[in-house]
Amino acid sequence: MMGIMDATEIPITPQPASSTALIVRSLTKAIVDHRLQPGTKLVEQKLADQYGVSRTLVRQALLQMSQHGLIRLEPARGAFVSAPSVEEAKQVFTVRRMIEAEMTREFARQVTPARIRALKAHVERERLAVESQDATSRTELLGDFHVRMAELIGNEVLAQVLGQMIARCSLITLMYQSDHAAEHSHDEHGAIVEALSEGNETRAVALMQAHLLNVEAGLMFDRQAPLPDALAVLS
Amino acid sequence: MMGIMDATEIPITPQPASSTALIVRSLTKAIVDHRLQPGTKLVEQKLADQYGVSRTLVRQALLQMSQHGLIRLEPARGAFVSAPSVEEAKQVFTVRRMIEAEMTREFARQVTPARIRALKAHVERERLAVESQDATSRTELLGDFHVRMAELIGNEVLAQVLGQMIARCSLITLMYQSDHAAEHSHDEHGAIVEALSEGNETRAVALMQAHLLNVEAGLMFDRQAPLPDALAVLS
DNA sequence: GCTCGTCAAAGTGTATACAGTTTTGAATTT
DNA sequence: AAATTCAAAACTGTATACACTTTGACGAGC
Repeated sequence: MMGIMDATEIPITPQPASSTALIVRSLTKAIVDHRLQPGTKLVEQKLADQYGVSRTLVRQALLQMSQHGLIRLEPARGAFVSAPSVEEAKQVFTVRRMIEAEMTREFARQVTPARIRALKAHVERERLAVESQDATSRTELLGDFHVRMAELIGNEVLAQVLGQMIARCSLITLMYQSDHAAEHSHDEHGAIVEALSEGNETRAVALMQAHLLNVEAGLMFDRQAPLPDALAVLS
Repeated sequence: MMGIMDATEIPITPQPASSTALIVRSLTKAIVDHRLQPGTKLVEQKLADQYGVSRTLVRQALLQMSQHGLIRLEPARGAFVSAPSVEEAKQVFTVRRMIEAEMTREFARQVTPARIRALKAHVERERLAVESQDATSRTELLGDFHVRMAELIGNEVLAQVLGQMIARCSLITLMYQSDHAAEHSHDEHGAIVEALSEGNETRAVALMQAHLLNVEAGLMFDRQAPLPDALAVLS
């Protein structure tokens, strides 16, 4: 028998698409993908031209992103891609660990075969990205693993909050990265899924905490921030 | 000897004060204080007149608040005070429990006499509010207890995220409240502080979880939302 | 040569204008 | 009387205008 599409498949949450939201996503992706360096100034009129809209919409987008912590708004001076301090970076990672420890616990408690399958599918996609040396999609997928868990639990509030934390972590990683340790992360994701599929809650939580501590440990908090860069292509 | 001000006192985080931020805070407070009912439409021009500014600033404020989940923006129809569904309410409470369980653990690990003192001072203020029958400040202080813990840990990111969750909880409480159980909450806060001051991490975490489950259990998720109301005084 | 002051250019902050959509209500029809 | 239609009013979404602030450069003074 040919494999019929699994009816219990769990779809990836679709995104909204207002003008402002599109700009937010485009800019967020540019920052998370490291195409916009920390410290870069974002001039409203230039962005407006890029996106073919008025400053009004750009301002709305910048305002939202400042709430997410991805950019910093300095009164009368403008918007700059955030350059999180070591202090702030540690705080973000701490919150992320708090949330994800409990999230993993929750996931373990409501684990289903379909959810395990969805996670395994994601890890498989990670593997392909890691092998194909595609740094951008690799980074993206490694972050999405965590958001995917939140989504699979079915808690949109959790997914949204965690998504923001992970975006900030991505920015932090850029600033303080020593070496990527990407494959390492991928392996750890696999191990977490493994523990979850065995129903081993305690182990899954411990693995997740270890994983996040590893990511954090891979950073060099004694190093200074890199320089700002030119405003590159934004798609 | 007159009591000298304790040098180890920990100040309450000051708030920023841009025009937009002021509107956000005023509206948020109005919603959290239950002066604006779920479902109420917020007309931009009317708010602009109230605050003596243009629609531009009001729009910015509404946009921000929609991100916090306190209002819902319907395209071309306007802004409405959120009326969280039972599903959403449960999600918010779940996230809150996740965050606060770990937060309590963290607090227990870095407990200091000054922090315990600060919490006790807060609980004392709660007591006064409960006794004086001042419903508004009582509600506010009961919520602030949790934010205060986050602040005392010194993690601003945590404080901000938690603050948003608590604001949403307050809205949910309004919609689904059966009885206030305010004094109950106050007592539980006291017990948590007690456990923390004894250095009993496990007990503190358990008490916090029980406390949040109690708050949630005090809600009636089988009841329908109350009616919208007129746009009242906004201070 | 360096510092300071002045001024134009660039940019942000807020208000206003205007186009398009939704809502309202009264007149008309059934 | 209830339903329908349609135009006016109200409101939102986006662009534009304008005042104020910051920035950077040029030139005067030391």
